[in-house]
Amino acid sequence: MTRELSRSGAGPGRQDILEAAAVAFTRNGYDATTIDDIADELHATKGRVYHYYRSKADIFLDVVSTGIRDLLAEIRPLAEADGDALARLARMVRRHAAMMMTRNAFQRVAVQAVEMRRLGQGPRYESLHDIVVMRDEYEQLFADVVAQGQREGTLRGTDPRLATKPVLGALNWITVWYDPDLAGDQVVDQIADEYAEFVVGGLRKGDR
Amino acid sequence: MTRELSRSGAGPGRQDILEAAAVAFTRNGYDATTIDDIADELHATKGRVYHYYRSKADIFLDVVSTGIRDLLAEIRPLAEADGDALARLARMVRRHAAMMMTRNAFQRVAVQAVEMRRLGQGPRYESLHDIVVMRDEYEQLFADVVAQGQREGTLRGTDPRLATKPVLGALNWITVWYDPDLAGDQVVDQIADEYAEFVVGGLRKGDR
DNA sequence: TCGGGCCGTCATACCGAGTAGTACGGTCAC
DNA sequence: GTGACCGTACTACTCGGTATGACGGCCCGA
Repeated sequence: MTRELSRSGAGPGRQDILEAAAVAFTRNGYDATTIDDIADELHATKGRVYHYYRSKADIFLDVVSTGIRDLLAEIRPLAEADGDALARLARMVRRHAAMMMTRNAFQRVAVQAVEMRRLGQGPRYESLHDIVVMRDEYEQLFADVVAQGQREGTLRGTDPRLATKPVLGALNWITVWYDPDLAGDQVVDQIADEYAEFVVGGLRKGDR
Repeated sequence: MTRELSRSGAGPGRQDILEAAAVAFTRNGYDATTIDDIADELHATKGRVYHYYRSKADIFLDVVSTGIRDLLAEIRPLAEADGDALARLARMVRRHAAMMMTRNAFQRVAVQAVEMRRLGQGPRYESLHDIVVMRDEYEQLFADVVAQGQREGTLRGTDPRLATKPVLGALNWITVWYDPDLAGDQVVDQIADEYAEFVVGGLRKGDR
């Protein structure tokens, strides 16, 4: 029976390319990854890759937007749930950290793209704008929760957008150091808990 | 009068190449930066660049090791100073954050290299090992201070190497989002203070 | 039932552009 | 005269992307 279509409108063939590309880009980054590298992941050749995608940049964009959309889909409900800001922030951080580990390839590539965007450059195409919009929207989820925590008197009063920077830096850096081949589920939970404790402690208003 | 020789044995010419390369690599990353890009920074051509450096990879390595050595030179004395662990940690974080902003180009490239290294790949040459050693040595500075804080009872008891990961992630991510063209010294201090407060709060043992 | 046509899939060969690096020669200061 | 410096022209190679053809499966008509 056929596999479920992914949200990028992919049949199984396109999805295969997407996942192979995520692995390849994770390894070498966009510029140093060749179409042959992606094809090699599937024991295929470039003809197969170009059957499903117009260009290398299109493949990269699809990997990145899939990663960011996955993250948004997981974190937005947590951000918008009921509950005090501290608890919601902890859950958002835990979930984000977990995804950096369990969706390592796609999230690693999404982080690579965020890093490219800061320089105003990346694969030379126009749709990078979508990535920027989603990243800003995502960052605002955290800033809004921080702002609410400040109104509740539980979080320190620094500029919420600034407060969000170290949080996302810490979380995104997981994709740099975490090796998914080495750890199990229990380790994922342990690390996610540590990150939640770190971030909440770092933003909480102290009474010392 | 001649400029001071840099520690890489550079005369002014070689230092010019180094600084131009730092800017160029910051903009586009190692793979997407050409030797022409570096030469363009100096309104020169490749002949000039190749007069001072054997290869593109050698230039990159020089930029990266300069960045990491600068950081080690600043942070190691703070790590090894007298004082309780909390205070030393705060100073280390503040100084690291400041350097991510004030030495943005070199530190950005050093961070790029760290990210490449995690994948076991990078510019295809052998001396990447030195970078790995310095990075681990650097990370251990933080881990040691965290361990001492745990012995003093002021920091939470998590594994010090794990505790260091979000710290360095937060700090290194500054090179991704901070634009040195937009801010002044006062902003640098404000952000550095925020990061110190965030990290110390995040690692401090809570009594709530 | 069989054969032909069509379509999706994918490998191969090729082209053009770009880039790392080299060789060489010119200029200038000492 | 020599050497440092550096620009120019060039080579070799890589890689993104294209064109083409083969193959297998499916469908339909005879």
